[in-house]
Amino acid sequence: MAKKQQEKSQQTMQELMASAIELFGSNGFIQTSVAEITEHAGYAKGSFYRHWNSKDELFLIIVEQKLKRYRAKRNGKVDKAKNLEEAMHAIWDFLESIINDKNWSSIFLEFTVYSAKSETLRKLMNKSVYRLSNEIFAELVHNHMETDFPPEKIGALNTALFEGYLIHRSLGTQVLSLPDVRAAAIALALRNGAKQG
Amino acid sequence: MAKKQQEKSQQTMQELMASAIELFGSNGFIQTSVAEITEHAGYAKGSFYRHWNSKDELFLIIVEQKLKRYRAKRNGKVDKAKNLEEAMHAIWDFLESIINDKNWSSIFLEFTVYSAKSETLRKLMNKSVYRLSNEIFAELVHNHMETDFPPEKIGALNTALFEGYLIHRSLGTQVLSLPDVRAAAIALALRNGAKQG
DNA sequence: CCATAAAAGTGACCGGAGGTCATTTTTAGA
DNA sequence: TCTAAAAATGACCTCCGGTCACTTTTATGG
Repeated sequence: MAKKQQEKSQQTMQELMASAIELFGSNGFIQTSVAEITEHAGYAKGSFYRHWNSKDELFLIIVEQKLKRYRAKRNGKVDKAKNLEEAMHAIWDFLESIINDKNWSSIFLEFTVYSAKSETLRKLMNKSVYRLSNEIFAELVHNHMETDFPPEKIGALNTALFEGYLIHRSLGTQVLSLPDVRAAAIALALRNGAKQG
Repeated sequence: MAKKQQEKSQQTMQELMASAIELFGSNGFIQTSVAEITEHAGYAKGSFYRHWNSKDELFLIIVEQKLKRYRAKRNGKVDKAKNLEEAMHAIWDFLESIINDKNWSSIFLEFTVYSAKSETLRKLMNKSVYRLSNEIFAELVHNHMETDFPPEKIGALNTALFEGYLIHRSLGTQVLSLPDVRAAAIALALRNGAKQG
């Protein structure tokens, strides 16, 4: 039993992370304090910092983990697409699954905007493990491109429309529905990436 | 000279507001503290709260004022538009003028997302004096509509694309240029609001 | 089985935030 | 010059993220 202490530490870490996911999920990133996270898990505040260097760091780990899971569900579906429109629908199924994960989409939005104020955080947030990636998007659709419009621009426009819709949603504005935005995004992608016919 | 004290109070208020606009403009909403605002204007922290109840309140007043000015410049230009495309271009001239106002567009974005966490603030932010308004947009373009697609949806999609681009921009991502987004937004509007042909 | 060292856990403390309010300073007018 | 009201002050409150000297628990060699 040489590993018992490490196991205990691992379990504490898991408990703290579970507590964090729960509280972030209900109250958001900024509204959730480190003291709340530890208290809710039954530990003292100082314990948090034995496992992560900052609240930001833990949040990034959670983002990475969540994004990985969303993408795992997506994998395969996009490959089966026979044209750009089908690929876009597969991508929007994926985006819709993010929106359906409680209010995490608003929390990602909150953190994304929050991250823009710190240079180091901003750089991190441009990596694909933490964010919708224009490069990954380009990979997913480039087989279906029928024009020389840069596929990563299609991806960036798609992300812009999606995240703009998240703002719309987080303010409680009800003018747009998810199908509205999906239709708009796909139309936009087809306009730039498919031959007119 | 019965008004001298009131005049002094007004001037203090103006000085504090000017200080706030300067500091918000360079450092953003959250990064700028009330103490910094008052110190930079040569007053003590307590003076701030003789004029506004909170940092939020002052910021909303600044937003209202700025939005009013942007719109004043826009007025007339949209009226001269002969079709939906020209109207959209006039609207994007207006949006571009917001983007060209130092880094205020990112600061509006910051505050918009920040406001979503407070119910009262969120309700306020849905008012047209504080935000790009789908109703105002609908008014501006409804004369040029050739379909029965709801004009306020065109407005909301346009705003989503614009604000999504602000996120793109605030993260320093350089995939999209302003003309890219303008072209996409106008294409989207024409697709939904103009007869195909 | 105990002594000890290492690991896990604690919570008082720090600086700085938004906001409050009793107190001081300035001003207007009789 | 005196006084009452208005303007300005800054110590103080609570809470935040983060630190760290300290206590408690645990593993292990003699």
